Formats: sequence, structure tokens, C-alpha cells
Amino acid sequence: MAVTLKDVAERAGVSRSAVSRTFTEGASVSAKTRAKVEAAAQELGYSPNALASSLTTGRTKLIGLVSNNFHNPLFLEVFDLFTRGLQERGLRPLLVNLSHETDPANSVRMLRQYSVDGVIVASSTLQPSFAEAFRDAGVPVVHSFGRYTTSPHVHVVGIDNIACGRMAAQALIARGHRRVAFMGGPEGATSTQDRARGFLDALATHPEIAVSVSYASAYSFDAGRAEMARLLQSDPAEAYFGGDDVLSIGALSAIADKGLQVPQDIGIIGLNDMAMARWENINLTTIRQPIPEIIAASIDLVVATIEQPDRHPETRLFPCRVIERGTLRPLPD
Amino acid sequence: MAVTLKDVAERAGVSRSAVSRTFTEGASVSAKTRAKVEAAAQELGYSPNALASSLTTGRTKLIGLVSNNFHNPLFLEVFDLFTRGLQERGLRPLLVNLSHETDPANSVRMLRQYSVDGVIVASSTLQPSFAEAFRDAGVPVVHSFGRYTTSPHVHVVGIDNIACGRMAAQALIARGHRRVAFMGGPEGATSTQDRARGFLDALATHPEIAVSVSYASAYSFDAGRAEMARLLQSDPAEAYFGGDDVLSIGALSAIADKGLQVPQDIGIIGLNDMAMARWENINLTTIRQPIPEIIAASIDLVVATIEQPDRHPETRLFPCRVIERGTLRPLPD
DNA sequence: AAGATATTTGCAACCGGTTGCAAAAACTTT
DNA sequence: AAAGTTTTTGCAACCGGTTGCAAATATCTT
Repeated sequence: MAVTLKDVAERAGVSRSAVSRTFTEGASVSAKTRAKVEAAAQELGYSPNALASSLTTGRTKLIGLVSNNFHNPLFLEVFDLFTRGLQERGLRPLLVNLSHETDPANSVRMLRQYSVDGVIVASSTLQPSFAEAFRDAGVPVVHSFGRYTTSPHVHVVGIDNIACGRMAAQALIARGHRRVAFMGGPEGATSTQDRARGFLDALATHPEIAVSVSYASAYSFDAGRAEMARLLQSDPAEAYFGGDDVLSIGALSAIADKGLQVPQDIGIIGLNDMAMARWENINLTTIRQPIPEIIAASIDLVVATIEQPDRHPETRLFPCRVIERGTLRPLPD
Repeated sequence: MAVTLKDVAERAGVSRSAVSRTFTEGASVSAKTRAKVEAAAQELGYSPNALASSLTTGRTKLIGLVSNNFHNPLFLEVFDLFTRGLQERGLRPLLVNLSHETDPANSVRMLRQYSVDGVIVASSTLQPSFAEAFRDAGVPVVHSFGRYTTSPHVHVVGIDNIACGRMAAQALIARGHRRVAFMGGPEGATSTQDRARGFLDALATHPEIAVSVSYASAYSFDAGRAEMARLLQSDPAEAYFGGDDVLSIGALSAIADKGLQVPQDIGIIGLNDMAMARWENINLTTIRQPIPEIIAASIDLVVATIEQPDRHPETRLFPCRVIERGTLRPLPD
């Protein structure tokens, strides 16, 4: 069925090497043979088998794209940018969904079987050890949306969650709130831990402001809604830092149910700036993560590591900024 | 670096074939050799190279998952279910993002280079010819969310958009609306054309009801919002069938801006039942597409076609149903 | 225990490509 | 036109596996 190198070689009346060379960047072929080969290839509808060639070249141009965030709408943007970014560089994303997978070893084995050139772990809720398992297997790996550490074992690209927590605190302080709170994602997620830490750090110098902290069970609408409903039962704070947009939108829904006005009765600031935050009927004040930059850097870094495997692990963090919308009262003049 | 068959064979003191056979389902190996080989493989950390074996077996277990819907939140659910469904069957999704791609031939060539066993085209806005290009190249293909035709050239799985249009019309008729309208997605999309057709068909037998039709420029929040804002400038209908949920949510935002109440002043019914439709602060009445069934059927069909390539193209359509929420007034008793 | 049968094993060729090397062909130089 | 250089070409081995076949081994009959 499939047309092979040999078929083209016979048709063009040249050796198999000649055909291989015409399809290899920078190989030595005369204009005449190239023309013959290209004509024959055209006629037969030949296109080289990438997998067969990977056997000798050692490169598949396959990149494992591993995530467990298939419920946070932000990740549709993430997948869009990753797939396009990889395609533009001639790389192919092999998608791995970890939603119901517990054993990282499984994914490592599978991706090794497919000889991926590199792996991008896109998740803020996976343990660092997960990405490290790939490194230990000798596969170049980047942990996107991962946690900053001073001596990382793998490349990490993301935001400084501690700084974001601080930024959120400052936004609430600047508005003169006296009772504020952090409503985090799942307590075990390092992203939530760091955001809480930055938030509390910034407020530590403001003893006049009352602070409290609670955690939703997941980064999801329902979890945010349930947690806010619980908080509203007894003496809520004036303003909340929601650990994530989708969580914050869930919280908004609980607030509306209770008949309270946002931002008059209660304020909220999210984190991510996902597409829905901009929707006018949600209009969430939030802290924007520069997703396109994070993804571009992740791709750069995985490509660089493929070319230079002993490259030292590095951390690239991008600055976030507050996006003013309608869920936090305006700054006093 | 990598451990190969040969390494394991030498270590275990057997032939390469013996090693290959221990890792091949149903091959003939004695318990004794199997044990020796497994021990050696364990010690060396060997796992077989899936791509090398694909060369002789002709199967890569790679499935091309092609889409251009990286902005409709519904598709995050779609990708979640596809990736998990494929993984459960030992298949690997190679993701292709067509968002900015115009030439199907490119994708066909690329997926052929990677010898994918089959392709799933997941899109309601791609031309049938796109999926057909794969079939013409001899690659088993299923068009998910595609259009029903009586004599399909490729497998199609989806919903009966005409029936859905009819269903939407009936929902509005049953509520006693006298002026209704269809606000479709891009006019060129076959899904929109069919939904419009069903909608108009059902209303044809109700000459007392005034009907109008208009189209948004895309299946997106902004397009829905802009189109509804335009409609509200002059004499809008009492109730709308929005061609899609995200479009309808955009429309809701324009309606709220105008200070109108839903469903009292204006009603809307969407289509898809994506996650956000359920969010209490959106609470969109809509028609549910049975996404999990569509995806399971798509996977079944692509697998069946891989095993039996000359299988006749078939169409599998799943029934939709109205999900009552808050954007359409209640049925009269 | 010999013969018949069934199972296991290794050899060698193959899958579809790439690549080092030496020979052949094409140019330069004088 | 001969000698020297450079470029192009094909051979053959290899990448990491699989598989048909015949030989070797094990198991079953009687």
C-alpha cells in the first residue's frame, strides 16, 4: 500500500541513498538527481516515514504533553498555545491525560516507548517528583506552571505564586479593606500554598487588618461555590482573594444566591484571567498570568534541552499583573 | 544510552527473537526463558521501542486527533474524553491544531509521516472534504460532530442538527411565543445550516408565529454578544434559539447590558450544555449533546475501521434533549 | 525406550529509513 | 589533455524491532 523509499528509487533510477538525501536537509545531491527524485516522489505520492528515520537519527520530533488539568477552562487556551507553538517548530504533541492516573511511572514508560524527544508537564497540581521522573529517565523535561525552587531538579516555567499572593493582598489593602481572606484551591497544591504564603506575608505588616484562610476541595466552579456558600453562613470577610478564576466564579455564584452585591457587599479578586473572566456577565477582577509567554518559554526550554541535554535546570518566572474589572471596588483617589 | 532488545538478549543468554517474543502477546516462549528475559529486562530497565516495532507490525497505536475548536470551552471536555478513551484502549492521541491552518493536505501528509493508525476529526466547522482527504489517503477516519448525509464518504458521529433545530422550535412554540428567531453561528458552518433548517421546518406549520434568522460571525462569546447587541437595537424577537452555548452566553451578556430581564423580557435556549451552562450565574436553558456517547462511538468506529479497513462508512447520530434551566420561561400548565 | 507429536528456539531476512566510506563523475587548474 | 580537486553517488551496514521457517528440545504414546 504505502510508497517507500525503494519504490521512489527504482522509479527514479537512482539508489536509495540518493532518495534519502534529497529529503534530508543539507545532504549532498546534484540538482539533476534531486529533480528526478522529486518527480518520481510526486508521481508516486511518496512522503518519508518519520518513524523509520527516527530509528537512525534518534529524533522523533514527538513531544509528550502531559497534564491533569482537563477541567479548568484555562487549559483549553494552554493546549491551543502549546499545540500551535509546537507545530510551528515542526514538533508534534503526544497528549497524555493524567486525570485518573496515579502512577507517574506508567506515563514515563509509555512516553519512552514512543521515544519522545522531550516532555512538557503542564500542571500546577502535580508534584515536582512527577517531572523529575522524566529527567531521571534521561528525557528532557520542562514543568510548566510548576513551583519555583532555588535549586530546581528540572526546568520550571511559571509565575511567582508568592508574589501573586502578595499582589492580591496589596490590591485589597489599597482599597482599604479591614477584613480580608484567602480562599484557596486544594490545600495540597503547591500553587495554593505559595499564593497563601505571599498573601499572608504581605498582610503580616498590617496588623490592623483581619485575615483568614480557607480551602476549596478543588480548582473548580462547584468547589468554589460550595466553599463560599459555607463562608457566607457566618460572618464573611469584606474581600476575598480567590485562588483561581474558576474557583472565584463559583464563589460569585454563591454570593449572588445569597442576594449580596459585588463589589459593594463583598469583593473578590481571582487569578489567571481566563477567557470567561472577561465575559461581561462575569467581569471578574483578577491577576493575569502571562500564559503565552509561559508557553513560549516552555517550548524554548524543552527544545534547548533536547539540543543540549546536560543543560543546567533553570527556573523562568513571569510577572503577573492585576486586571481591573468589576468585582473589586475602585481604588480610593 | 537506551537499552535495546540486543542488550537484554545478551544479558539473558538467549536470542533476540526470544526477547521479542516475551514482549509479544501470544507468542511462543517457555516459562523458563520468559523468566530469564524478564529478569534481564528488569535489571537493565528495558522497555520495547514502540516505533521500531511499528515498522514491522504496521501498527503504531497512534491516533491523529484533529480539531480547529480550541476556543469553545466544550472542547476541553471533548479532549478530556477523547484522550482518556483512547488511553484506555492503549492508543495514543497525536494532537493536531488546525486553528490557523488552511490546507488539509498538510495535516494529511504530516499524519501519514507518523503512520497514525487512524484519525479522528473533531469539529463541526470543518468541511466534509477534510475528513475525506484522510480516507482518500487510505487512513481510517471518523468525523466527530460532523454532518449527517444519506451516503457518507467517511464515518460520521454526532447529533442530528436538524432534529435539534426542530426541538428548539418546539420548545419555543410550547411556551406560546409568537415571535421567535434563530441566532446561528457562522453561516458557512454546516452545523448552523442544519440547525436553522430544522428550526424553520418546525415553524413552517405555524404560520401564526413570526420567525427570523441571523448569524453571528463565529461560535464565540464575543460574536454572540455583538450579534445580540445588534438585534436589540431594533425590535428583537421574544425568544431566541442560540446556535451554540457560548454564543448564547454572549447574547445573555448583551441582553443584561440592555437592562432586559431573562426570561421575562426575552428568552434564549442554547445548544451543547457545556459546563458553564450549568453555572448558577449563567443557568442557561439548552439542548444537551450527549458528548460522552459521541466520543465513545467515535473511538469504537475508528478502532473497528482499523481492524477492518474496507468497512462501509456509516453515520451514528445521538439524540439530544432539552435541559430546563432559567433562560426560557416555564411551560404553561 | 523408541517413535510420534508438540513446543520452543535461533537463524536470517525484513520493516523503511540513514550514513560512513570509497569509487565515480564532474569540475579546475595548468 | 593530464593531473588535481571537489562533488556526487552507491554499497553495505546499521537503527530496534518482528516473523517464517527449520532445527532442536520437550512431551506424550504405546
